[in-house]
Amino acid sequence: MPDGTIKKPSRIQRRNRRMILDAALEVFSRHGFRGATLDQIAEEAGLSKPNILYYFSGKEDIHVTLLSHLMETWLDPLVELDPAGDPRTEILDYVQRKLDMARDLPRESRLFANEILQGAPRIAPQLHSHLKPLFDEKCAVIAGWVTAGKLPMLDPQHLIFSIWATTQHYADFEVQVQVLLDGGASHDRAAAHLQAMFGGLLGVKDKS
Amino acid sequence: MPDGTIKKPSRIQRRNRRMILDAALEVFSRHGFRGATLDQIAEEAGLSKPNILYYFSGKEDIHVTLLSHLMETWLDPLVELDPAGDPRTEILDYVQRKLDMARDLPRESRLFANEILQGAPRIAPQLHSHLKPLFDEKCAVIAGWVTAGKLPMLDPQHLIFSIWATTQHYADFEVQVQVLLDGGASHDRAAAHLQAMFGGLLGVKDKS
DNA sequence: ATATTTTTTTACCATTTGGTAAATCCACGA
DNA sequence: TCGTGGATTTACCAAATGGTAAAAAAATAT
Repeated sequence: MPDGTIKKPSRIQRRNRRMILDAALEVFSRHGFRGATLDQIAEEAGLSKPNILYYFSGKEDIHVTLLSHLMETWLDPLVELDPAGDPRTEILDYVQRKLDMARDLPRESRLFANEILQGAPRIAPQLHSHLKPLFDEKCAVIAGWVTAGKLPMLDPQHLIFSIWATTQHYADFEVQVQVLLDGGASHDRAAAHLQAMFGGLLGVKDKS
Repeated sequence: MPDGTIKKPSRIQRRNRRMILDAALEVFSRHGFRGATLDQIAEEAGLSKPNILYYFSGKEDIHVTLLSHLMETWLDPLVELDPAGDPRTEILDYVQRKLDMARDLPRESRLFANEILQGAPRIAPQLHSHLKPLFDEKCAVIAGWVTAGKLPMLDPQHLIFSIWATTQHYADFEVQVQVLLDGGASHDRAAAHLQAMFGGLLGVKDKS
C-alpha cells in the first residue's frame, strides 16, 4: 500500500455505518439533535454505544453526516426543474415530486424541519453554499418564464416557499393530519388539491 | 378563611409565573421538550432553578401549561371564520390572520411545530378534544359554501392544511427564509403571494 | 415590632448522557 | 493454523440534568 492514509471501507464497515445512520435518522427526526441520545440510536441500530463511537467520532458527527447526505436528496427534485421544459408542467411536476418525497421520506423531511426549526445551527453553511445558489437559479428561471409571458405574474420566491410548505406539511405534521382525517390515506386527495391550487396559480390551461 | 384549599395568587406569583412561561416559551420553541433544560429556562427567566420548581411541579408541568394556553390562541383565527360572511372574504381574511400570527407569534408557532413534529406526545388529547371538532365544523361550513355554489369545487380539508402550511412556514422556517431572501422583510410580499394564490383557488372575482 | 406566611437560596442527590480505555473477540489472509 | 488487524464488549468517568430538603430571607398581617 502506497499509504495515502486512505483505506477503503470493509463490508462490515459499510453495513454498520448504514445501520447507524438509518437508526440515527429515525431518532434524530423524532426528537431533534439535543433530544436524541446515543443510547437510543444504539438500541435502534442493534449495536452498543461504544461500538457506534467506533464508527463515528461523536453524536455531532452522525448528525452532520446525515444532514450532508440529506441535502443532496432534498435538492434533487428542484435540480430537475428544466428551464427548457413547459413552465406549467415543470412546476406542477415539481410539486408532485416533492409531495411523493414527503410520503416516501418522511423521516428525512422531519430531520430537516427539526434542524431549521432549531435555528439551523449545524446546517447553516450548507444552506448558503448549496441551497441558496440553487434557489436563486430556479427563481431566475421562473422569473424568466414570467417575463417571457409563459406564466402569469407571480412571485417565484414565495411560490417555491408555498410548494415546500404545502408538500412537507404532510410529512412534518403527519400526526396532526392523521388525527384530522381520521387516519385515512391522504396522499391522492392531497395531490389533487395541490395540483388544482398551483395549477390555478400558474394559469388555466385547456385539457389537451 | 373557610379553607376551600384555594388561594388566589399573589402579585409576585402572577409575575413570576408569567416570566417563567415566557422564558420557557423561548427555550422550548427553540429546542423542543427534550432538548430544553430547566437551567436554560431559569437563566432566561432570571430565577434560580429551585425557585422555578416552586412555581411549577416540574418541566412537564411548564410545557403542558404552555401548550394549553397556546391552543386557544392558536385556534382563535379559525373560530372567527364566519359561516354567515362572504366565503371568499372569510377565507382570505383567515389566511391574513394566520400570516400575521406567524409574524407576531413565531415562538408559539415553533412550539406547536416542535410538539407535532415529535409526535404530539403531550398535546394529542387536545388535538382530539379541541382542534378536531373545530376543524370538522369549519370544513363543513366551507363544504356548504361549495354545494351552495358560492365557491368552486375544492377540498376543504386540504385547503385548510395548505393555509396552515404556507402561513406557519414563515415562522417555523424563518431561518431558511431569511437566508434565501437575503434577510429582507418578507411579510408584505408573502401576503400578496398568498392572497393571489388562495384568491385564485377560490375563484376570480372582479375588483369592486 | 412581632409572629407568620410566602419566597428564595444553598447544598445536595440520583440518574442520564456523551464519551473513553483497555481488554477481548473474531474474521481472514499467509 | 496461526498471527494480525479490525470489530466489539466491559467497565468506567466527568459533566449535565431533573429534582428535593431545609435553611435563610423577605414580605405580610396583627
